[in-house]
Amino acid sequence: MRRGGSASVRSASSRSPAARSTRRVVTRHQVRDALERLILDGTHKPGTRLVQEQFARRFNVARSVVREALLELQSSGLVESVDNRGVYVGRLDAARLIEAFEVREALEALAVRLCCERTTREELRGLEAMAERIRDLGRQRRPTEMASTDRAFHDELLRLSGNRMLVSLSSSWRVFGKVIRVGRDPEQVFREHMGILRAIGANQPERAERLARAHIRVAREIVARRARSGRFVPEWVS
Amino acid sequence: MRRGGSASVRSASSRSPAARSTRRVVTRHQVRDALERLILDGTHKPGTRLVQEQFARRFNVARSVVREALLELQSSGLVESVDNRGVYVGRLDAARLIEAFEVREALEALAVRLCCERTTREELRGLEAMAERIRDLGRQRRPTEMASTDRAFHDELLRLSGNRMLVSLSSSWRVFGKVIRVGRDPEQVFREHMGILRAIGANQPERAERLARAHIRVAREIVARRARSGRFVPEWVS
DNA sequence: GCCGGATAGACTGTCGACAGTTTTTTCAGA
DNA sequence: TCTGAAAAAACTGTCGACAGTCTATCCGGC
Repeated sequence: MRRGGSASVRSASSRSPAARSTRRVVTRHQVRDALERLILDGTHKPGTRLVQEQFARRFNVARSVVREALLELQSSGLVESVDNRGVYVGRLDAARLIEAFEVREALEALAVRLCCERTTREELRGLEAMAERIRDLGRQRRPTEMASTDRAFHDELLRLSGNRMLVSLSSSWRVFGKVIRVGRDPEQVFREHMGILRAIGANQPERAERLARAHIRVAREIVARRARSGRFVPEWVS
Repeated sequence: MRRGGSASVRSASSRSPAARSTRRVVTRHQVRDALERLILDGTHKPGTRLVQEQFARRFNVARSVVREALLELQSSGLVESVDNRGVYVGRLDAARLIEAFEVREALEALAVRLCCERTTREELRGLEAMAERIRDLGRQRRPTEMASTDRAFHDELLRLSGNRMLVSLSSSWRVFGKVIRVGRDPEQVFREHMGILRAIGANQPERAERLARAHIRVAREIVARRARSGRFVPEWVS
């Protein structure tokens, strides 16, 4: 066993002999998730270099494991790699943010349209419960939980669309989750969410699409306005 | 130097000393491209296992290089990985194809809308030339070249939209390029392409979007009809 | 001082080997 | 002949080492 570290990914009792049916934990995935957290929570700012050996020591794993974890992260756009020079936390300027919103608008519009054909009453009730929870968290001034629940709500819409590619593509704009704390009025967000759900429930795809687009566009406009007036948190802009 | 093989990725003179400014060729990328070709040209059918050591020997590289190349391919959905069991050529059933077309329709619609604002006369002329080339290749019964030029045409539309995320996402449905030989009438395809370009040139985003959607949907319908009647080439269906 | 080439350090790319897991084969017993 | 446990084979995951590349530093000439 190698010397332990407090930040080590592998715990001392990483594998109990009793748990035979459980598959071996693939270290690469743990490292990937740990790196993702470190980037999304702002520990490593966009544009900064991620030195492989540094993380290998920190997580107590071989450098090749870090390499492979970084390759996995590359697909979601969270990091960018330059041959022979290194891997960098994905830069994100205002333009890139807008582009992500444009794509997101198009794909969520598709999602809610598809939802109209397939979503059941139970599923709709579940979505309504989530929408209420988002509103309540907003009322209670718990923005972090509100944001993560909002993300879960939109993910669920994608999932219920039945189109698996939509789900897999959502990671492309997930990257920006931490950057934009749009800070909208919870009551208004709730109304918009419920409007979309009602349109789905009434099987009105055109209306659902229009409302979903409007919902995403509000966030985009807020971000765009901030970008124009230079009110970004500096370290988040490349 | 290791023993050579006819299929080796690294040639004997892989690095001329004169070309100093040229960066070292990253073997991983060459292996990735070679694997991609092998999958897209049908050598390795969907669902089959890709054994790392096999390709390591074949390409005359270390297994870790193959591992990393496969990780790169995973992001485009070309291969799927199961922990501790191996990497498989991505399965694609009819449903997955339809889903890809749905996403593609939404994103190309976005692309042509964005193109209306930014595309210059020269760029439009370039696109028209490509459309003519596609038609000519179709007339000359050169389906492979026609298909690849058609792909280039649609890629160019994405690129000219100015939205970089669209370009990076296009690899998601590129996967299916080889499967679907839709075989449409070249003259009709040409008319549809030109219709889209004219709408862009006239700065009519709504019309451009409608035509682009219709264009994609025709291909989707053909594929869907084939799927319903079971007229897929068997090895391409999982 | 400062400009450009040599040199040293840091880091990435590649490699072969070992460890652990899954799959196949073997073989004793019914 | 069939079943199922045990052994063997095949393969993936992880590791440490070496080789090549990039970057920063040093130093001599101007």
